[in-house]
Amino acid sequence: MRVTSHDVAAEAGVSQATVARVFSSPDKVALATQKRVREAAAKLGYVPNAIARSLKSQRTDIVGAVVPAKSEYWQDVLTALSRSLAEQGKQLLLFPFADADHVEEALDSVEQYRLDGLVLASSTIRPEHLVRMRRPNLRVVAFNQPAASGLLPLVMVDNDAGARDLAEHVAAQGIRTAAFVGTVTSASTDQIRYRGAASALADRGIACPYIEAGGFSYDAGYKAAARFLDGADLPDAVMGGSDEVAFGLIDGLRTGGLDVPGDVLVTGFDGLPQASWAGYDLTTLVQPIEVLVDATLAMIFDGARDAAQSERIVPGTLREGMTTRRGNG
Amino acid sequence: MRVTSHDVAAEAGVSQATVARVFSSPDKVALATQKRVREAAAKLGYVPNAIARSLKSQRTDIVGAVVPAKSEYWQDVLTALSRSLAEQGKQLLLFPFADADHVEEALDSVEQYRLDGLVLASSTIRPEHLVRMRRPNLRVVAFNQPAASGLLPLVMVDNDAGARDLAEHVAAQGIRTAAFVGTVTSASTDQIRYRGAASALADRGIACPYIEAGGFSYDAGYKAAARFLDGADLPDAVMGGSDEVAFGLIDGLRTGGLDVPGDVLVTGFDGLPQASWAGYDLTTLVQPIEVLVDATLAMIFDGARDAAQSERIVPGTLREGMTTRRGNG
DNA sequence: CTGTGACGTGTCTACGTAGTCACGACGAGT
DNA sequence: ACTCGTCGTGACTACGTAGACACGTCACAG
Repeated sequence: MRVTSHDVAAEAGVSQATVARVFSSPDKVALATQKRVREAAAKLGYVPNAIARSLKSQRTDIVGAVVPAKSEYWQDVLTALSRSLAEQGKQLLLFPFADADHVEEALDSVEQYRLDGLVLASSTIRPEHLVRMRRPNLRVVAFNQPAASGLLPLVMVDNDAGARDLAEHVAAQGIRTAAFVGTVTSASTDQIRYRGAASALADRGIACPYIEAGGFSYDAGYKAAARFLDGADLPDAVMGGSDEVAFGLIDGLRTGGLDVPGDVLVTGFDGLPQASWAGYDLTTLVQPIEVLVDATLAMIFDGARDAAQSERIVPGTLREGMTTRRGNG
Repeated sequence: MRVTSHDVAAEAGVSQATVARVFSSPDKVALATQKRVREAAAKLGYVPNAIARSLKSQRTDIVGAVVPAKSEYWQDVLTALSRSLAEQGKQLLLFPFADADHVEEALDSVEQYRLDGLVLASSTIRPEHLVRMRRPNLRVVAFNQPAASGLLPLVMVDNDAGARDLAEHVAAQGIRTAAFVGTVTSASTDQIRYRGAASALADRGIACPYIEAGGFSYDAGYKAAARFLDGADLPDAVMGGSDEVAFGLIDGLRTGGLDVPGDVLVTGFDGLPQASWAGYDLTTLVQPIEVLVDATLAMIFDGARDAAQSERIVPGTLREGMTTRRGNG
């Protein structure tokens, strides 16, 4: 038998409505009454039922997040997201997906639960799916997903400027040749990062071919490194499309007998915690995750009406690590 | 305006009860009627309201997880947990906490949401708190938390056997001295792992002092490595209390000019993805996370009545990496 | 001394669903 | 032909809360 607000009301000698008010809008109840109700509630072990509250108030105080199941980067984002929500007394409901085809299932669940908002976090969702995610009564925000521009409200790091910063930094080390190892071509972040880097390098007369690693993972980067190990093809700098790929690249290059940064410079993108680990000390673009997350939640909870048009692009910070430190130019 | 089962009923020319049956127990409805109802639902864009369903049926199909906000290991566990739940059509609600003092707040939220179950995942929750978490109408399972033994139903990896396996493995490499760098003394996993390792080493006449890193993180391990850098104190093998600490140890030792495994062997515990990275190639005890997660969910959903007594201890697997490979003994 | 407003509280109802009960139709067994 | 059981469906209600509304009390200004 669950203890309800009716039970507490009987115990405290007030009406059920007053009990409800004590827990949802206490300023409307006299202090003496509040005290009596709270004591009765404590005595009976009463806890308000969030399900019933949600049904009545049409608010769940829960935000959903659709994220890739496996990814260091997204795990960091989730942590920040749930912490920020917890501070506001809200909760995070997780919808991880193994592949992009399962995203729609997640969205169906979201609609069932009448969530207050949804964070769409995946750079591989196709535009035709994005459009279908515009639903009434649901605030959807795309997170770090350039392809959503113009289709959904969007928060992202400035991938273009970040890639340029990285490119200019390595260029300043006096390199003559470079290559960009992206994750998968279809990821919209990948395209923007590559174009930014290639464009900045081109301004300095440095060509920068694109190489697809075929995945977002360490393994993909590790395998891609083999590409450079025959020696002839080795550029002065290799720019990874993400930190995870960069870690794989570094280990792959080192396993192949090359020295990083002695033989080749390496950069990443994201600013994962591991980038600061002494074993890598990676030069990368650090995403201000807290800022991105706060902007995302702001859009959900007090977003503008012309939501589809609203975009927030946040600059990242260059982290200069050992992987681009050359002895002599 | 939300579309409700009443709207669909009107559209299909049936009663609201029939619409509800179509979506919750279709075998009770004639096929022809089902078809008509589903078409009407599709036409109006009806989606069942999970909030209302939960209120009526007293089931939410949501499981909560109380986990530390920052930890590589727990992020892996969460991923497995949410995937497994998703397969059963259930959802995962996250309650991350920065420090152990916030655990109770999370539990209050849990009670509000009338979750089907709760996974308690933190080795630093104190026993007096654990006891208070036994609540009627809520199935709580402790995950990898030896201190909960006898207080709550429990699923964990065999920390003792795992630590012994690791210890025997390094002993077989011909070491003469060893040390164990734990995370924090108060973590119950830490104590068991240390005792297991120390006991196995003692059987072979090898002493193994305990050193507290002071945290679960890479940084804690990195700083702890300084302890060994004055040379005199360096043992033949250092066993880390977790993989994260081991990574920090390795980088700290290498930064200090030592060679791993040339000068000192290192082991971890957990089997994080990074342990397989070529940069570390760490010898560690791999936890069978899928198995642990499945056992946890089984306890929640079809757990025995004498739940407080039930325990499931799952063996891990030794991963032999480069960090314990010696040229000559 | 009365009108006005603020304040505190109670009554009543709706949120959207699922389960209980009742009822009619129909096929099979005696 | 009558009973019985099964099947499909509708009417009704409860789940636990919060908001709308109404009412009574009291302080204060006119």
